[in-house]
Amino acid sequence: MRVLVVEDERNLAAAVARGLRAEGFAVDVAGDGLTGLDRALYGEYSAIVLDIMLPGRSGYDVLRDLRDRKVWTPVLMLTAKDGEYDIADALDLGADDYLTKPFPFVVLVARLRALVRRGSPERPARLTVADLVLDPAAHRAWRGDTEVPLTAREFALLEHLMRRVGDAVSKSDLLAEVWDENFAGDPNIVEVYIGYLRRKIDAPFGRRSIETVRGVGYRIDAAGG
Amino acid sequence: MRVLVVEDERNLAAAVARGLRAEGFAVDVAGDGLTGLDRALYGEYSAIVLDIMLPGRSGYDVLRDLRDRKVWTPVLMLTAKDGEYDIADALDLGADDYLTKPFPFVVLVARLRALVRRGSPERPARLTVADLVLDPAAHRAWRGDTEVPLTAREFALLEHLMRRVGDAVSKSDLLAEVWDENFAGDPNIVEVYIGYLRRKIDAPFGRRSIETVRGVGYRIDAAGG
DNA sequence: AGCCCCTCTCAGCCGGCTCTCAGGAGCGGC
DNA sequence: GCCGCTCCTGAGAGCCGGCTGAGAGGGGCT
Repeated sequence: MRVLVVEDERNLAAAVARGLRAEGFAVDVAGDGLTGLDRALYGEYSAIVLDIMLPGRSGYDVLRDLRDRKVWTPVLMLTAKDGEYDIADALDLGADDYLTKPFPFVVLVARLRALVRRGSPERPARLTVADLVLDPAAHRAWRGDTEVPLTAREFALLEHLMRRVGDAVSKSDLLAEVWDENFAGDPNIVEVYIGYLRRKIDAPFGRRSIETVRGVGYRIDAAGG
Repeated sequence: MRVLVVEDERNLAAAVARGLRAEGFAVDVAGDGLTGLDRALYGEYSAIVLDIMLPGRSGYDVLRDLRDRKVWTPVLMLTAKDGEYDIADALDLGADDYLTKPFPFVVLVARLRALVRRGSPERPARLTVADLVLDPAAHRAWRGDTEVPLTAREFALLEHLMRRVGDAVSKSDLLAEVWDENFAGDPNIVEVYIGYLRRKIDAPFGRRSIETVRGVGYRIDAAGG
C-alpha cells in the first residue's frame, strides 16, 4: 500500500508520514507541487494526499494535470479552514475526498483506507494464493482456516509478494516499495522480515511458500508451496 | 528487463549501466548513434535511454529512424541543460519521457520503471525454444515438464543464448553481456558455464541444444537439439 | 513510569555459487 | 600421423549472499 503525501509544511508532512508508516503504508513525501506531480505521474500509488496550498504549483493545478493525463489514482485533498480555496472546485476536478486542517490522524487513516478500497474496485478485495489469504482492507491474514497475526511491516511485505505471484521480486524492489524509495539502512532487513514471515506462515504449517531466488530476490509460487 | 543505453560520455554511460544492473536490469551500452540505432533495431529492449548529443548521428535522428521503422520501444531522452536542442521536438518525434542532466539516479530508475510498465502492459512472454522454456520474470526454467534449477549466472547465460536463437553468439559477446563489459578474468569461464548448462538442461534428457561453433562461439538451434 | 511489541542493526555462520587452474580430449591442418 | 589450437571438465579455493539469534531503540498502551 503505497501513498504519496504532497505537503509543504514540513512538520505536518513528517508527522503524517510517520503515522502512516506505522499503519503499514509505504510513504513518499513531496514538498511542493512540481515534485508532487512528478512523483504522482511516475510512481505507482494506491492513493495521494494532496495539500491545496502549495508553493510553486497549487494542489488544484497538480490535480488537474494528473486527471488531464489520465492518471486516476485516488486523491484526498487537504484544505485549511480559511476557505480561500473552494473544496467544491477540487471535487469537480476529480478529487475523491477531502479533509479540513486540523484533522484527527485516525480520520485520515480511515479515509485513506476507504479510498484505497474504493479506488480499485476491479481488484479483488482479497488476495489469495493457494490457501494463503490476505485481506488488505481489514489487514488480516489467514493460512487455511487459521488466522495469522502479522505486524504492519510483515503484512506489507507479504502483500507485495502476493500481488506479484510467480514473479521473482528483487530485494531492491521490495526495499523501495515496502520500505521507502530512499531507504538508507541495511538491506539485510528484507532477509530478516522474510525470516519472520516464514516463521509465521510457513514453519508452523510445514509449508514453504516463500522461495529464495538466490542473487535475485524472493518469489511466492502460484502453487503455494 | 532489458535496457539499451545510448550515451557517448563513457563515464556517465558506465555509471548508469552499473547502477541499472544493480537494480536488476540487463543493460547494453552503445557509444554512438549508429551502433545505438543498430542495437535498438535488432535487439529486444524494454526501454531505451537515449542521449540527444551524440557523435555521428544525433539522438534525434536515431529516434526518428526508429519510429519510421515502426519500432515503438519506449524511449527516455537525455538532454544537457543548455537547451541547444529542444525537448519538445523530441517528444513530437515520439520520445516517451526526458531527463535533464545532471539527474539523480533514483529518478532515472523510477522513470524507466514507469516507462516499462506503461509500454508493455502485458507480461513479457516466456522464451521458448523447442521444449526449453524460460520465464525471465519468475526466473525459472523448464525442459519439457520438469523444472530445472539454475543459478543466477547459468540463467543469465541461457537467457542470452535463447534471445538469439539460431545465432552463433561469440564468447566475447557473452562475456560482455552476461558477465561484465570490462570482464578481466579468464574467458574460459564461458566454457565452464556452458558445461554446467549442458549438464543441467541437456545431458539428463539426452539432448544437445547448445552447439559449439568452433572458433566462433555457441548457438542454440531453433530445432532445439 | 513501566511494559510490551515492533522495527531495525549487527555479527557470525553456513552453503553453495563463482571462478581459477591444469590436464585431457577433440578437431583441423599439414 | 603428428602438431597446435580450441574446447571440455574435474578439483578446489575463496567469497558472497542469505539466514538467524541477540539485542538496542522507540512508540504506544496501561
